[in-house]
Amino acid sequence: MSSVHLDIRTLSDRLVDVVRDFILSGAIAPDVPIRQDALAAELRVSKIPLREALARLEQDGLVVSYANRGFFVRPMSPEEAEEIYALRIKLEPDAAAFACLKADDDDRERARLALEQFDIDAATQKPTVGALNRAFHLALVRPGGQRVTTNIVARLHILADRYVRKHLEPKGRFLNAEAEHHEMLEAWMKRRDARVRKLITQHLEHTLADLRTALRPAAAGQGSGSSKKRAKR
Amino acid sequence: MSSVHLDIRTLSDRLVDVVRDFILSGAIAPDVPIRQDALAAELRVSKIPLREALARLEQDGLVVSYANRGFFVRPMSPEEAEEIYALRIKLEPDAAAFACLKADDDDRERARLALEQFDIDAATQKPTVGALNRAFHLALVRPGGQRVTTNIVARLHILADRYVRKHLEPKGRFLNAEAEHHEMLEAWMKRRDARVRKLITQHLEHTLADLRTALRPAAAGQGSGSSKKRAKR
DNA sequence: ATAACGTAGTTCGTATACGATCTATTAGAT
DNA sequence: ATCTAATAGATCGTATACGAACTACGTTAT
Repeated sequence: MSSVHLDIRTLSDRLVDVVRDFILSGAIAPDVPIRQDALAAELRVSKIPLREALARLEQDGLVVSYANRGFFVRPMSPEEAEEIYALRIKLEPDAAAFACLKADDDDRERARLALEQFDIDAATQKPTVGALNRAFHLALVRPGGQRVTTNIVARLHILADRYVRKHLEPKGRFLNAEAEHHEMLEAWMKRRDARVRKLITQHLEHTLADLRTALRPAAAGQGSGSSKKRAKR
Repeated sequence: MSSVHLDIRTLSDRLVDVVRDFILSGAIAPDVPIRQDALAAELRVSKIPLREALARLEQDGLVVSYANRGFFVRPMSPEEAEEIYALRIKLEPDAAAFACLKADDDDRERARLALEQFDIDAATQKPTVGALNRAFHLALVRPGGQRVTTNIVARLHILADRYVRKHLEPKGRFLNAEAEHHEMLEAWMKRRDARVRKLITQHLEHTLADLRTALRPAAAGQGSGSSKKRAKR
């Protein structure tokens, strides 16, 4: 009966997801110009929807563009990681605590399912695990009905994903997080907002701490442009 | 000597500013489909760069698009205004306090100049006053060097601008804010971060309070679609 | 030999063109 | 008379095409 049909997606929309995955997975390296014709041909589309997708990703902070020089994947840096998690810690615990009070049964079921699917793919180390991790965390925030907040948090999840995938996923961090995730979900479903706030704060702080130790030794590289390229990969 | 030339802007980039002003000024009304061919012809450009601009604005939350139905300016709502200011209060005081400690003399001069220009246009009620207000507030945050934070705050400024222009600018609110602005700038330039944090928090709370009283009586309208259109304007 | 200049080739950005989808209007059926 | 089905018109989304800007290489002059 709903007059809106969200299931119909335009080609640009789908390309956003595809190209974002390319970037998050590292398939497109930072600081390398994205050849539009080549990438469009590889994806069997034309440049126009691809450029629209890249324009969207630029607003999300994943790529940068310079006029007549094209689009580039933004380099990663320890400073940016710190910033992203500082913002998440500021916004996400309150947002999720607020949302758990507003959530209905459907919302709770969706959150439960999101974590379930994440656990499955995390156990088997599937490449979809990053997206599912984001989906779970977002499922704790979205029911709040705060569009702008949800939007910003989702963006932060995407930005954070690159760092988690690159530095933590290989070390099996997702398995460590499993216990924390389930605690968070349980408190969230029981509408214990104060506890939700506390658990999510701790979870984010733990993840950031892990990230710090992973970034500190290998922190070189992406910092400020003129660095020696490692032959690795 | 800098190898990057930021001065060169693509047509899409400039269209973002143009269309954004159309939306913020109310020239394009909410919930009315944006006819791409017509708008492109009016602006003497083709649809492609216009669509790229709209795609960017959609990521910023100013417009929404539905596949094969086009772009629409997002309706305003008192709830969204509350949300935007709640986020600004959470982020902006800390960000500006941090930035005032990192700012150099050039940054301080830019901030001073931004407020000066704002005051000039605010006194004469020029239509550029909204953009200049945003520029001043952003000048207090940007020197922190926190790209993601600055980006998000800038987005919030844009979203807030619509509400301020529609409900507060006609009442001369900008003149009331002048004293607060100068207090903020003075503390910021003197690197008194704790005071900066406090003053900006108060400033935002005052603005929100003014907004509330302006929204409460005339809160009807954009809420949920089927509302009577007022003949006003 | 080095540096400056010029030229070929490539890539980007935008206009034009066309097929697909939607909306509104009209004809038809219950 | 109301509701359904079909058609015409308009709008959207994407592919193709072309001019503009940049990059890289080779040439010439100092």
